[in-house]
Order: sequence, then C-alpha cells, then structure tokens
Amino acid sequence: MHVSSKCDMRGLLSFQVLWLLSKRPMHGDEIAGEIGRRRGEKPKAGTIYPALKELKENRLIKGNRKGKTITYSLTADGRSELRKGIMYLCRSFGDIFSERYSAPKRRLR
Amino acid sequence: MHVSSKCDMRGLLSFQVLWLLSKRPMHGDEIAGEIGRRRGEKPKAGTIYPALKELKENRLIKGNRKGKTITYSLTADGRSELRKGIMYLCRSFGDIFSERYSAPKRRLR
DNA sequence: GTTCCAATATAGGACGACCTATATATTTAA
DNA sequence: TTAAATATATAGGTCGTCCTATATTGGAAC
Repeated sequence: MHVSSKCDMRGLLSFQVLWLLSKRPMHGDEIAGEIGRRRGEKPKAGTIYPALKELKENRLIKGNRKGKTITYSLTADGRSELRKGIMYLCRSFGDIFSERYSAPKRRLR
Repeated sequence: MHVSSKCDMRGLLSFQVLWLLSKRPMHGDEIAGEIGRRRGEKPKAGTIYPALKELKENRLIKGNRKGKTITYSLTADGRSELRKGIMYLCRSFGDIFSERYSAPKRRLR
C-alpha cells in the first residue's frame, strides 16, 4: 500500500495528469515529480508511463520528443475531458474541501 | 463506463463512505443514494455491499442490524483513517478546488 | 400462509491504478 | 570510448472500483 494500509486512496491518476498539463507542458518524469509533491509519494516509472501512453492513445495529450525527453501537452479533447473531470470532482468531494477550508473549527488545546 | 468514456474517474469509494458516515449513521442503500446524489450515478448493490463488507472487516465501520436493515457508523479507527484520507485529498487535489472556488475568472459572453 | 418488495449478499468479469523488475536509448561525465 | 546517469518503455502481478446477474432474507400486505 502507498498511503494508508486500511483505506485505499488510489485513483484519478490520469485526471491529475491532465490537470498538471493544463498548467504547463511537462515530460513524464516531471509529471511524476509534481504528483509526488502533492500526494507524498512519487509514482514509479511503471505507473506513469503506461498512464501517459493510454492518454496519448485516447488523444487527450500529445507528445513532442526532443532527444530523450518527450514533452506532453493537452489536446482540445484533453481540455474538454479535464473540464468534465473537474465538475465531477467538485460535485463528489467539494463538501469535504469547503468544510476544511471555510470556517475551520479548531479544537482548543 | 460510468462518467466519461475517456478519462476514468473511479476511486475513493471507501473513503467517501467513511466521509458520509462521519456525518450521520446510515444503512447501505442510503449510503449508495448519497453517493449517487454527489457523483451523478448511484453505485449498484454489487458495488456498495462488497465495499461495506471490506470496511467492516477492516474495522473502520461497525454495523447495527435491525430487521432487514444494517445501520453503519464509524469506529475510532474509521475516524482516524478518514482524517488521513482528508489530508491526502487536500494535498493532492486542493489546488483544483481552490482555483475553482476562489477568484473565479469568468469568460465574457 | 403466501406474495411481494426492500435490503442485503455474493459470484464473476472488466479495467485503471499501483507495484517490481528488466530493458533500451540518449546524454553527460570520466 | 566507456561508464554512469537520465528518460522512457513494457511485462507481469495485486487490488479496489465498477458492472450484471442471481440469490437470500425479513417485513408488510393480502
């Protein structure tokens, strides 16, 4: 297990890749690093590259090779899917975030 | 596919169950209904009951049978795992939410 | 008591998200 | 030129999240 041994938190990897690429074009290892900074654990090569391959085959991202690095960016389809994903995420988990960030009730100590 | 044909948004079901049960005790079908209201699609019986079984076996929730319905609530371990999950979610996806909810840049139309 | 429905249960299958391990290519350093 | 480091690729495996389909069980209605 990678985050918690009891409640699995896997999921949304491809979505997160789309989100990151909407900020700026990146290559694979760079994307993995950004995910690692957020999640606490950097996904391994065997995780990130198959995900990028799938996204590329689905034409949500496109790659531009220069030497040994491939810089990825979103396609129009990718931006569209990202928008849908964001709406889904906000509908599904928005209350968790708003509860945490607005009017925080701190425990006295 | 259940949400988008291209970018899979599955995941975090057990986590979402913990979150909902932290609000109030509920039985299985009720939990599925709440998830459905958020996600747009109510998970089927074959999805929700195995998830509840697993959570119970891991002692994150406990069930109280009354007739044909089982009302679930969090255990202390469940509350602890929920807290960890929330932190993970905020670290991983917090920027998506804050960008959406704070200072929205609307497109002119 | 039987019929019906609601709630739960479980088998079986597909697939994305994770891993380890191994391989290959390009670039850089020695 | 050779070695080491970096970036990518892929095989093979586990597991949670999804489904459909098929039970079972308890309560209510007749």
